[in-house]
Amino acid sequence: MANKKKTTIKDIANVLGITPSAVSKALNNHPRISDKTKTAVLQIAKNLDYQPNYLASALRKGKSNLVGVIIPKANSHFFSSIIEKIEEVLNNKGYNVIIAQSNESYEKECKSIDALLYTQVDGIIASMANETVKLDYYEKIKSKGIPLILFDRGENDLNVDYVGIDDYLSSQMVIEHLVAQGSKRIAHIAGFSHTRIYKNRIRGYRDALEKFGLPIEDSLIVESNLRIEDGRKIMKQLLELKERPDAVYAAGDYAALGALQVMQENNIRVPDDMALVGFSNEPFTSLVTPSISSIEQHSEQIGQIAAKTLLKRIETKNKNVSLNKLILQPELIVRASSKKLQ
Amino acid sequence: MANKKKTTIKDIANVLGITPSAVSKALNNHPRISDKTKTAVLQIAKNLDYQPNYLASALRKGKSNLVGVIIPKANSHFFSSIIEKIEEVLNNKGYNVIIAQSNESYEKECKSIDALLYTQVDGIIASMANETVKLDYYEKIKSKGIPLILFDRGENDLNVDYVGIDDYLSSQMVIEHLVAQGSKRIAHIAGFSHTRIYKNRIRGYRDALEKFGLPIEDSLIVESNLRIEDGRKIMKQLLELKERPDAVYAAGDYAALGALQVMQENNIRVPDDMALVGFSNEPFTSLVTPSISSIEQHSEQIGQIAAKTLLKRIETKNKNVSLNKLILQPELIVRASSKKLQ
DNA sequence: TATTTTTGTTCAAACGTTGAAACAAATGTA
DNA sequence: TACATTTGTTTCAACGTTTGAACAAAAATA
Repeated sequence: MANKKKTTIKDIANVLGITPSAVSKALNNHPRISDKTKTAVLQIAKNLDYQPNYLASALRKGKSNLVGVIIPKANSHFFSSIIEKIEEVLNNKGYNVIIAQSNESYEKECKSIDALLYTQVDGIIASMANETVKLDYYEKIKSKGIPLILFDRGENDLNVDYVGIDDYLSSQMVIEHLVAQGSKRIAHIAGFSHTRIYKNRIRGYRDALEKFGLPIEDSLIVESNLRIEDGRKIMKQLLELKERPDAVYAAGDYAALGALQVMQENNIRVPDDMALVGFSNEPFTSLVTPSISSIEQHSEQIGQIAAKTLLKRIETKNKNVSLNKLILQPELIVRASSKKLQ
Repeated sequence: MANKKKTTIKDIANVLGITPSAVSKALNNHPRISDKTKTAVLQIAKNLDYQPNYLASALRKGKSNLVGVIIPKANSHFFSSIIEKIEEVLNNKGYNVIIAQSNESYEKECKSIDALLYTQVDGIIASMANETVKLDYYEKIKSKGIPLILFDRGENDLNVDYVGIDDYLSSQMVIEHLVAQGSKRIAHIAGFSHTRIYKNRIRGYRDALEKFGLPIEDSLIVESNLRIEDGRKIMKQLLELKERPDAVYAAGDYAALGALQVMQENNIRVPDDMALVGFSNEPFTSLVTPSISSIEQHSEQIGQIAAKTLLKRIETKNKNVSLNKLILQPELIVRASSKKLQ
């Protein structure tokens, strides 16, 4: 109700009998303003409950101090912890973060990009929707000269900074581990191969199998959206094969969970009859019985690096710094679902 | 690299030989501008890839079309789906959403509020951190005349719109259900009673026990932060009582999960020896074995109502509309962890 | 034909902040 | 004492858009 006019630097100036410009400079700690004036301004500012108008300063300075983050979905631990880190780093530098969820939809992603551009964000950090194949909207960001950092789901063709883990190596680690546990026939519940990260996981899986002389069969590799339902459906398919696999490597934890449910419903002993490894190290993997082995992607690090890289880009805009492709080392967390020996 | 000057309405005006003012009016579909001019302006705008500068228009209009949302943590299904809905509703009305996580810390919450106020948001939707007891920062929002909507974690004393579920009734439903399943001694893993919602859940629990003539004992009610660890610790305590409970009602799903783990480690059959009900209906409750009964809070509805209420407030600012306290009906989802009969 | 109304546009100021340039006063240097 | 430098402040224009008032031309009315 008490909705009076907001106080501006002009009001402060009037009280002190100086100009708005002097007040502005005092507030920004300009070296040429006397300490006396500075303390006086600060005092009056507090008295009048002055709140600087970011819109005005942003307009004048051509800098909004807003950063956009586009993610497929916030409700996975992976993405939410990345966001948390990004926020932490950027808030400390005076930036605010606008989060947009694409819900894995290309259309929604485009809308979000437009909204962010309209809001005059100083930079964008994004992980692409599964659906996204056309890169036109990302090109648009680039063409406006707005710094863009991709993480996790990126595209090489775009030629921008990228942070992610080594998906190829991840698969190799998983297979190596499963082989060490005695697995001889390993299936892969894969993500869609048109997405780079999933393609790399498939490549790593194939190459590792080849290296160990294990069978690579198309019926053992099924692509999907990696949701629980997908994991369930594919697992049922796998159980119907003449020759069942003795291990399953899923490119996502939710799919792994679905697979686990089906295994249990079919009285398959995990890991003794069939071993299981997931991907992302979602918290629930350690909570279910048996707990699910998974790949830790170091999401906090990804978030931190993405944010810091963006800051660097914003600060050195136009100064043609070379591109950064940062590939982090994955970590295999071995849990009950794949621990046969001991 | 291609970082040319952005096109402004002035550029469009120059091309057409009219004034910026006319261009602005044309773009805003002003009735006094001729159709000929309007189409011409739209055409040139497209040609020059014109993007309106939101900062300038926001400054001039005194309206940022930005809305702040403060939540404790995005990684629960409950909060992330609320955000999704809020975004959906507000985006459709031309607003962008800034999300801030308090991480359950009062200090972080205050910082976030300051950041949002500085960003000149048109309104704030918030769910308070567990830690928050002092309401000074929320008063600050109100005193600036910025619409504020609370959801889930609110405070009656604040005198603002609120959306949430009927926590008291939820507890009653849970107890009624457990009693129907034959439980005679029901423990409550509670949230801290200084938070209104948890206080109400405790009240509902007590009153229901009284109604059914069941024992109300202090040793059966333990308050905590409701994380997994808390659930585990408290469950161990409960097992050490001379007289063990035969059912546990946890005010949060994570605490319920922790309790379940401890029960299983102690070879307690769930639900036969001990029944279990959680709260929030997090997705994992249906994924673990046995699946955990829980209370569905209709998060999408909460998000939608919160967003719509905010819109109404923004539109009718100062027009003294009466307060809205919207209390939704909870829904008890009965799963294996509490289904004894049949 | 004279007058009013409508239509389409321009003018000018404003939103609140910033920063380069200008300026006066105080201080330092020769 | 004369001049240069430093210090602290003011002046003024700008950022890009919006909006009410003003205005001229065209159309409608008397």
